[in-house]
Order: sequence, then C-alpha cells, then structure tokens
Amino acid sequence: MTYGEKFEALAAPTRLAVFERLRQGPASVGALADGLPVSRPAVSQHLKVLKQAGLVAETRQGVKRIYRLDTEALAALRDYFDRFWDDALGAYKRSLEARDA
Amino acid sequence: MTYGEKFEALAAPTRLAVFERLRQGPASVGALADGLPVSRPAVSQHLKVLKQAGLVAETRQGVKRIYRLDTEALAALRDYFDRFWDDALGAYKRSLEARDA
DNA sequence: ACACTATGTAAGTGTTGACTTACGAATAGA
DNA sequence: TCTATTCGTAAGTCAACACTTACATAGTGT
Repeated sequence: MTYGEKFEALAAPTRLAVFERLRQGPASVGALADGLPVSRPAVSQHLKVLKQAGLVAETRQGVKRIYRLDTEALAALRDYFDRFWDDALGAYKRSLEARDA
Repeated sequence: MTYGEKFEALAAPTRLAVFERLRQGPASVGALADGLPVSRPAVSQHLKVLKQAGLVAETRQGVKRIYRLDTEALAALRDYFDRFWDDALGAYKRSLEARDA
C-alpha cells in the first residue's frame, strides 16, 4: 500500500494496460483478458498485484469477479505529485538563492 | 517520455530513493551516492533512466553534474492522476446506473 | 448429481534488470 | 604537464518477474 508498491504495480506494460482499461469502468477478468495479448491467468496475476498495491478493488457477482479502480488511491497519487511539485519548486528556488549568496 | 516509462523509472526502490532525495533540492552524483547503500556507478545508471524518462534534468558545474527534478514532469503526472480520478469516478457512476436499468 | 462457466493458484521457463568491479574520459588546479 | 576529482560506460553475475500450461475451486443451471 506504499507509493513504491503502486509504482511497481504500474511499471509492467500489461499491468498498466489493465489499469488503463479500468478507467472506462469496472470489468470482469475474462473481459479484461479479451483485448490483451496475454493469457487469462496472466491477467489474474496482474490483478492480484494491483489489488495488493491498493489500486483496484474487487466485488463478486455470482461466479464473476468485477474489478474497479480505487478512486482513493488515484486521489492519493495525485496529491503525492502535487506536493512533490510544490516541494521541488521551492527547493530549487532556495538552491538558486544559496548559489547567488 | 511516456507515462509507462516514468512508472518504470519510479518502480525500482533505489531509483525512487534518488527521486525522493532530489525533492530536497538539486545534488551531484556523488552526493546522491552518499546516503544510499549502493555504489556510485549504480546511482549513475539510475540517473540515466530517470533522465530518459524525463523526470530529472542535468546541468554541469565544472567536473560535477548537478541533477534536479523536472517540475513539468511532476505537473504532468499530477494531471494524469487527476484526470484518471475524474474519469474513473464518472465511469463507475455510469456502471451503477446501467446496472439499475 | 452433473456439467458448465469463471477464476485463482502451482510449477516451470526465459528474459530483463539492478548491482558489482574495472576502466576510460573530462575538468580543475599546481 | 601531471595529478586528483568526478563521473559515465563496459562487462559480467544473480535474482526477480512476466508469462505459459496444468490443475484446483466455486458458483450456476438442468
């Protein structure tokens, strides 16, 4: 559930493709596997990683399992880079002032 | 320079540590290597990946090379997850309405 | 009870990549 | 010019991991 885990989860191209697909809305494992050039078990394994990273959530509908994005995780990542951008800009300005002094 | 490249760059723990360190301000390769449990060449290799991903920029000061965060890339990542969050929320609401219909 | 569908898991394999040491190149100063 | 500093690159090694097929599990309907 750390940021490192989330970046690792998004690093694999196929896993990022699953992530991007869920942007359009929830989907089952089989539906995700169709449209991807890998086997269904591979998609299952990727979903496990995405779930452990806290990026997706799972609900059961009969024998199907519907995966959807975790919007809280998305908001957390947005805020992470928002603060990062702010800190980096401030630190850079201070480094320039220190150089001039 | 794609988002996939940026996520791959941030996936390796040591590379993420370098990235986080630059949050405090620009630094040379040697300064970054101190405080990390890996060799200096390893840091050089990580910086090359971060640079190719567009996450950091490099300036030369004599024999030293000063690396700093690319604030545009940070803003782009923030916006990426901002839009992602917005799309995911909308798609989820639509999926619930479709289920009820 | 039986068959069918949808999915997770186990086991094995090939490739990628993160790291090391050794070496080369470039700048600064004496 | 010679030396010291700072850094990038080459080459090799070892572990991680993304993928496959085969199998196990759990609901659903007849």
